[in-house]
Amino acid sequence: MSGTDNGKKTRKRATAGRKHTYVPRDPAATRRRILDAAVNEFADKGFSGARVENIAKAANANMRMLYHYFNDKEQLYIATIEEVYRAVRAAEQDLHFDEEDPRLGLERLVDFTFKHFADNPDLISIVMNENILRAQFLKQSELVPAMTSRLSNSVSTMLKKGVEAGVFIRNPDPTQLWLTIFALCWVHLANKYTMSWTLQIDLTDADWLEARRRHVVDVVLSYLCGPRPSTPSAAEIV
Amino acid sequence: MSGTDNGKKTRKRATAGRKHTYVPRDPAATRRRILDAAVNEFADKGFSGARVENIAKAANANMRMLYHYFNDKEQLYIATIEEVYRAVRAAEQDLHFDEEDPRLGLERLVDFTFKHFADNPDLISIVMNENILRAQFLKQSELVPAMTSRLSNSVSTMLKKGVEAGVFIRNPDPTQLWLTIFALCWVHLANKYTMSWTLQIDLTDADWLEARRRHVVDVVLSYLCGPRPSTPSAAEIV
Amino acid sequence: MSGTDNGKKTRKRATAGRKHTYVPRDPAATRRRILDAAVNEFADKGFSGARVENIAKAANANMRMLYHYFNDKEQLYIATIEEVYRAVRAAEQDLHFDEEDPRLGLERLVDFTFKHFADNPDLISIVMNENILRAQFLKQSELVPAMTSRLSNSVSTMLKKGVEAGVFIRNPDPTQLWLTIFALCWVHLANKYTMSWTLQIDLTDADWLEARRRHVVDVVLSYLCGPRPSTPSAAEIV
Amino acid sequence: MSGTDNGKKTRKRATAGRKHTYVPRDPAATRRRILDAAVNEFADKGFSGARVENIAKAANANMRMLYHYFNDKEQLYIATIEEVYRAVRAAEQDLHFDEEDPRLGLERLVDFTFKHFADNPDLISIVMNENILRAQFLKQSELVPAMTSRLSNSVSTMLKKGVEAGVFIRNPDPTQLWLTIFALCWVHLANKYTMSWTLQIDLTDADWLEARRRHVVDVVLSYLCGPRPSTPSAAEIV
DNA sequence: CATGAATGAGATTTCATTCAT
DNA sequence: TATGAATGAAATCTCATTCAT
Repeated sequence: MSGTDNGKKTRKRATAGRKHTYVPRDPAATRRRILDAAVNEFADKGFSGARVENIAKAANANMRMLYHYFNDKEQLYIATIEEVYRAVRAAEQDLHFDEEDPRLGLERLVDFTFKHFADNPDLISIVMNENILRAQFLKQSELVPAMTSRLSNSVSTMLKKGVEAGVFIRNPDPTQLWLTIFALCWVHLANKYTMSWTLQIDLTDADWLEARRRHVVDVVLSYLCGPRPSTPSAAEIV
Repeated sequence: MSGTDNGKKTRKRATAGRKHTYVPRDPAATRRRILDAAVNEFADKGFSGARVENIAKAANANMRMLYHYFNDKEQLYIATIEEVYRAVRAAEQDLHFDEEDPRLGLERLVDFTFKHFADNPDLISIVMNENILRAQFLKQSELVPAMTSRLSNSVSTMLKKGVEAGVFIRNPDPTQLWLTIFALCWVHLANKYTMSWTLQIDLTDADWLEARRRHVVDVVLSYLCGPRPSTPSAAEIV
Repeated sequence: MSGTDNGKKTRKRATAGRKHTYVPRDPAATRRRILDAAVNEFADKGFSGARVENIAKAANANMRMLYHYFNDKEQLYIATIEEVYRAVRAAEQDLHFDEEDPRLGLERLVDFTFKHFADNPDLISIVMNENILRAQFLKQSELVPAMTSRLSNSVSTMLKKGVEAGVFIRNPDPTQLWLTIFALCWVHLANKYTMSWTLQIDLTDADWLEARRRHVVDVVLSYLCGPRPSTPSAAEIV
Repeated sequence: MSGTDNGKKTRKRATAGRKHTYVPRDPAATRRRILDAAVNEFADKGFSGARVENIAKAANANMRMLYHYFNDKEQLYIATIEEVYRAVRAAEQDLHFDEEDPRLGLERLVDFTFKHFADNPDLISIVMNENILRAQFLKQSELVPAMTSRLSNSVSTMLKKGVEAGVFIRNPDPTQLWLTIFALCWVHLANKYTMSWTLQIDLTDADWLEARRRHVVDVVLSYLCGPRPSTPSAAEIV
């Protein structure tokens, strides 16, 4: 950050007789606050339901600044999409699950995916919203597909190593495998509000989530490695 | 204000120039057309993005009728949610997958779920939208949870029969199993627009979908029945 | 629904052809103008008959501003009620009729009340309208009852002083006395339109009003002080 | 009433397979029910706030009938005004307060007026509403002024007799006297909702109303007959 | 860079009235 | 005579965006 004023809670100068009391004068921080507020608002309400005024208010900024940095609601929304995708892809990059023992790498990928989705509900909301809108706005970003290609390669690498080592008894299409892992980690979170109501179960309960995690690992490992996964959840085995 | 006369100026219809020719006078049919149009519009745009006027127009009805039958946009949306849930639950009821051989029943459930989601993109959109909104409207329906409990029972029955017959080698929590099936059939459809763009693959291609279906069956059956599922997708087995 | 692209169609302002020239940027004054216009419109038409667009126009403001300052028609109406009550209570405060000779104080209170009602037809209209609506909006204001309690105390004080000084020959409940004064000053104004028509007399004529004023003073003073009031309207005494 | 179907609660024939189940076929009664429902609705909501559909429903009639008998909302409202005035004037006619001892006649007039207003809140509401609207609709009725003239004559007669007999010590303009009686009996009822809230007293309480009645009689008689009215409310006399 | 009042356009909702059955 | 679904018009309210200060 630049400027003389830093820290999260930006100071308010009590300047008597002046109307403008809030003077952060830290462009980058202002932009950041607006973007963060936008992620929350768009995730909570969807594109149409989100209110630019709410975003400005939540960011402790004002309309002029919002339009100054992002031009209009659409472009702010696109920036929001890129931001959440950037965050998840960056985290995946740091994993290097394809560089170790295939079975351990697989478990690591499943655990990471499970946890990352749980920790980033805004990502889920925004992706769902984009799918309702047929990726109307995502398609305006060239950045996101570019960030995604490396992930596919890593899954392929891991799979190949596992098959060659005889650890994996199946050799599915890497995309199918990744989609399956994604699905098992995603659905109970993406649908937590509707399913909690329709099933009358609390899908956000910590114990329930841990049981889910074990089940997911079981399903994936039993598929790739055969009937006895590394960490059997005893109760489930007949 | 003031002045002694504010000249009566109540509304008087301009009767000349009528142009409407479509006069069904069939309340039930009108209501139905409005509801169908609402499913489409809400699925396409989400709650906030949907326009009641579009719905009225698509239903070949008058906006006033829409309010006559459904009171307001929110209640129309709730009726829409109930309608898509009613349809899927009714179809599941007709399956009777718990009344036959457990392995066949399981395959039937997976195939049905896979197909029903593929055939009902509106259901997926509306469920996603409700999750963005934290089920705020779904929660106003008591009908939907009531319709869902029977499904859970059927899954439990099937599972128990399979375990007792020695056909299933695992005995997971029925909800976990059902969620897994749901996830594998749901995610590639719910995210088809974003994933088609990020992965640069066409997830709506018929061949790809058939490959996906085989993969899903493989994953589920290998988990419940062991490494050799009924219809091996040869290429995937090492 | 269906189709793969519903072409982004978000609102884009048509900037050409601006015509507004009146740009005050004085929030307090704008709010005030809206409130004044609202008093007039609600007094003239009642709550349901009033048109928010008329109010905005009369206030030389924009409908959006009206909603910015007052949220909706109901809350604007409540603000209107509070405003007319505030005005009359403030004027009563300035009277200090309880601080002087009780007989003079009484005459002062009667004269003031008579005159204030005559000068503020909006107050009368709005109070009548609230009574039609069973005070449903007034009851949402805590401010008004708070402002009223001081008045009751002043009437009690005046009455007590007059009785102790032997000037008043009766000692009625202060509320009854105040209601009687209120009634005598109110009814010929509140009902001036209906009574002018049914009685075929012009109740807004200045001479008639002066005769009414003298009659009212007579009635009140003859009740409290006995048969010979201070300013006898000779013609009326036998 | 004509026709075969009578009684207040008109019967509903359960005719299977037919849509029209409600067939009173008693034109006069239908008209009457609509008019009664209109009195209630207009009294409760005012002209603009009243809903013709509510009136039809409350009258157990339908739109077509309402428009058949009354043409439109305005004419229905005018019929409503005439109806409430007709009722009060008819009751006054039956009083004959000018035909007996002037003091007793006066008391009778006061008591009647006090009671009649208390018993007919709809009259009060509708008169207030007309005054808000500057008698816009009342003025379209020639019937009402015609009904009113007899009352003025009766007050004059009573007054003259009392003065000649030496019972009344004042000889005010009869209209002023009648207005004063009207005012004292009207205001606590016309303003019962606002005053109950602003004064934090229940103006509808039976004991309070009886105290008010005695006070009103005191005020009127002390004015016309001198300091000792016929029924002194002891507590009030010093 | 910062403020937030003001705006035009369009959304939702309401309503008296009409008309096919 | 009776029914109540359907309608056009106008009301209330919302929203992204602009602009004077």
